[in-house]
Amino acid sequence: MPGKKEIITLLEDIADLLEYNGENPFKVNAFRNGANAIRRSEIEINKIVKEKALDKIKGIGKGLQSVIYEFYETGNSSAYDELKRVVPEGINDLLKIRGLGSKKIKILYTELGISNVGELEYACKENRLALLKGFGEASQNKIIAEIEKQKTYSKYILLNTADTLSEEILEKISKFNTLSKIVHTGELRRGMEVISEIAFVVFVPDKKKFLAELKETFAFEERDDIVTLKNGYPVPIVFFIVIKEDEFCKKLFLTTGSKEFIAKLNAGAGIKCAGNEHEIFKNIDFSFVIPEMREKEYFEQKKSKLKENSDLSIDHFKGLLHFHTTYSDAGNSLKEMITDAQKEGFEYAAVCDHSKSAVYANGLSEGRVLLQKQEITKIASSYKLHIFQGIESDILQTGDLDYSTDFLGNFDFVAASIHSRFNMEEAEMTKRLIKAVENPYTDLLGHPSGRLLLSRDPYKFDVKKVIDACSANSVAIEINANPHRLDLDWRWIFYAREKDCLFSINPDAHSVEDISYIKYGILTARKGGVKNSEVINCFSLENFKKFLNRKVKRSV
DNA sequence: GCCGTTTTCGGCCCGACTGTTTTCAGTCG
Repeated sequence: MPGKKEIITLLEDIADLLEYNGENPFKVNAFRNGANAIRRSEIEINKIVKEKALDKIKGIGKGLQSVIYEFYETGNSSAYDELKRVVPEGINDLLKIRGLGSKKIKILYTELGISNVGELEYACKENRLALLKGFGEASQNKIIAEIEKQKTYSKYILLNTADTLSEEILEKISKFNTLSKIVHTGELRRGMEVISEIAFVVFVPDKKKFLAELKETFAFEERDDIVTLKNGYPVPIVFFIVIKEDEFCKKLFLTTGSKEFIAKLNAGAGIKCAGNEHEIFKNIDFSFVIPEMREKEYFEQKKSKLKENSDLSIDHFKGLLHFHTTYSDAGNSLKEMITDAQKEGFEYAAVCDHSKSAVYANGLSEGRVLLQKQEITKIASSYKLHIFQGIESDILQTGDLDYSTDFLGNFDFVAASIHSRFNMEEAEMTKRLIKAVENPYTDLLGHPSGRLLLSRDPYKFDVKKVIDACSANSVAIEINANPHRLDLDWRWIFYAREKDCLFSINPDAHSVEDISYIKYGILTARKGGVKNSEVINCFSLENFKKFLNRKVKRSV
């Protein structure tokens, strides 16, 4: 029976094909909105489909309901099948190439018979695109570059995707009778921002029996003591098998650290342990390093402060900062977000919806900011948690924020972020960011590099100079925990900490569910050795207020 | 196709950028 994931995929695929077919763009959007509505819905989808109560979800009207009900009952969708009949296969992949939309793809198909990425690449190399009307040499080169990028991207998945997938496999496999112990290792244990391999160390007393049991659930290949699952996974799923319990921790140690880290440790014969990894570090006379920090960058740090282990954990978090609501482009209302934040144990929260120039995200005009303020005042007394009104204010091309200085005084907390004009020259972009950081109202520099992992490169700017400015103006640097961003990149955290910067780890949540992204931000921060004393979200309410009040002094 | 409603049809995100063109279409955030 199809689940939530399958329904979302179906609706999005239908939207793509409708768009290719030149359907009314609003109809196309209705399918995309529907997919998003289901993605963001907290209601258990299986249950309401059975009860035929899908109309409870806003954005799912009669048309989408019938598609979903049919899909549930028959496992098929006649609407989708009909579209697939008239639209060439491979179009979905072509739509993923930046710069190619449905119109251009249609030209490529009708003029050159191109219906998949392979054919497109070949046509570019044959110089056939450059000769096509509406295209040119520049477009052709751009497409070639995009295809190359996608080839690299396709070797990786985002951290949250890997996390979910690894949990699914772990759940299945931990029921095995022949298995004594299993722990994840490698990139996932180190909390890398993107993952090329999901790996586990497994201890099985009887390997033969284990493989026989594994065979009942998974198809796999075996080489030496490494088992790799086959079939349909986006990245390799690997099990390192040990058959003696005292080999377990050694294998875990060797497979966790990056190759460079392990090589530099030069552990040699010291790698022996019966208990846990602390023993190995002790044997080689090296102070223990947490899994996340076992990277080559560890050895590049000169200052001893930067080599200390991070003590950061979710238990230290008191403030939920930078999340969105239905006032701008999120799926849940202010009340819903705040209620959940309180349930999760946060002591204070700062809503940061999009600002007025973010028109595409329904950003808040001055009037709507004041309406939100009224609502906050109205509901404040019904929560134990303290609510601050923040804003994610767009940094304009000039480096100004998009509200007047007078008006910015209305907010308790100001996050400044770039959402447009990414293609500026490095020097100009650096100036723009520094000006925003120097604004006396700015408390936080949001997703500093603007990157979207496996999708969009960061914009060009002098990272050190911008970090220096944050340090000089006591502006916190965001470690955006959304798995698409994980920005600031952890490799820059060391420099920022050298400059005594403060950090803010934020889910950038667009729904109640997204609040859990914080854990990926914590992993990222831990990679840079961040201490909880350096994170404003970990401040007590009183100290967070003090942090906010520093701007009064700044503006005087 | 969905929503909201002056309940039956009009409005739905719009402006900047890019590469093409020679004044604009297509794509993106």
